[in-house]
Amino acid sequence: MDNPAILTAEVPSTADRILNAAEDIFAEKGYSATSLGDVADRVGIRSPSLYNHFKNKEALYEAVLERLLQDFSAPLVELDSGPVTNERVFRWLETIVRQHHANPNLARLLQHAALSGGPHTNELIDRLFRPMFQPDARIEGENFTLFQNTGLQPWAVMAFNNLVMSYVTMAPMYRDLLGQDPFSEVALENQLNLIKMLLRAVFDYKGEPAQAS
Amino acid sequence: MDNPAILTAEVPSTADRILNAAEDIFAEKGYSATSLGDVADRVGIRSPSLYNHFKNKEALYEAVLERLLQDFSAPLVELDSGPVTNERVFRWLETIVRQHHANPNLARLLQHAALSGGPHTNELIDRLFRPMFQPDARIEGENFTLFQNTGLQPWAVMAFNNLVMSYVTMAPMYRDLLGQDPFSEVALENQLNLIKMLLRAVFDYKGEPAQAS
DNA sequence: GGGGGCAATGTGAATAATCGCGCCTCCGAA
DNA sequence: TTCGGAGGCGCGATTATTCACATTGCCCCC
Repeated sequence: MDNPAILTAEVPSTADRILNAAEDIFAEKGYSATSLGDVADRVGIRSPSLYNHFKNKEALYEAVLERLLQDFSAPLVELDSGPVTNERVFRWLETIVRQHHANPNLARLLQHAALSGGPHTNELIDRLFRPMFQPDARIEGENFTLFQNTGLQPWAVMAFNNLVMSYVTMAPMYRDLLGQDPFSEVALENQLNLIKMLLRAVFDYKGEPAQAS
Repeated sequence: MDNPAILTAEVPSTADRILNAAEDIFAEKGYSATSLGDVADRVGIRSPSLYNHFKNKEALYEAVLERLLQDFSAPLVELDSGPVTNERVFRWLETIVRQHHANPNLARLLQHAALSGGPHTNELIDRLFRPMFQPDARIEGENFTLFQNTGLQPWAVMAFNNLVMSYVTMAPMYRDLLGQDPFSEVALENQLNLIKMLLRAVFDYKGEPAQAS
């Protein structure tokens, strides 16, 4: 969909087909458990032929990451391009959710990296998460600043990241439990409704009410 | 803590030490990427010695899962032992969160299984999640039944599961971003506060207000 | 009490499969 | 004719697993 080779030719280049196959398999098995033989099999070539297009396994992994990061960091720079209002946060979150539904591979790769490490993990953290954890001076809205002062803000950032990412990485299990495709259109709408409702609760946060337990 | 060998002797048996080491490494790398040599190294023995205690790699994995499932399914059967009131859901969720903080390995193993599969994955789903997705006749509270009728209930179940599990599985990345231990006592309290606030929002749900986007 | 068996538990060596990766050949299109 | 790219071959490392063997502690019987 954002593959430049598709724009110029009907058939993607071998390098792009390798990238597509590698992205899927890296996302499923993680870096170390992915074998280049599996990647080559899916492309339809032999594994030594991969070395005509990528220096080695790590370079292939790096190329996969780079292509994903290009796509997924776009909404964040868009959000940073103006004042952080409630409404713009709503739209940003919805964009993120739709993006992860369209391509679950980044979340899966990220989850593998968080669990097992692997090359370029620190770069992943910096480019995807670091901006969200730095205190942003352009945040507006009284409720939001109140929330910020409670010290709960980073935990809210983590919470919504968890909501989005874990839905994707746990999707294979949820498929069995729901009895329907977790990436279908109706599933996406349901998840969006629930996330928006929870986000409203954060925006409407007025401090700590009486404990329930 | 629930190790029977500790009750009778000060030093755990070799089988238990193997289980402990295997649990950590399986949780970090997943089933297929875990090498028995690594497990043996951590125990301080050679890998063929593992076969004196477990039939093969899969049996060791199964034993690790079984021990974890014993611990983690306890709160769920406790919740099922009576009417599902708001307050009892609060307490159950808090217990679950504290349990995952005390031992993050189940969440990590589960995440690996969801991403990459592995032996006994279906059994994991059945024993940990299936009960939460079946409509429960003992649910009480008007808000809750209203919520149930919207069809959003399974999505709420998934959402809170995502909140708890992803916090644990993403913890290595959050450690860098927070600048503090995600499993410290204060971190636990912060996460609990935020989850309780979101759970209150679900309980207070009165239907769909005007869209924000 | 002493010794003979025996089960439990460790080890090194060996095996077959798989892995990443480099070398070299060959083919087909420009 | 040239050259990018695919494949065949194979090296060295790692994997799970098996096997023969050494050692230890314990029980039982003489």
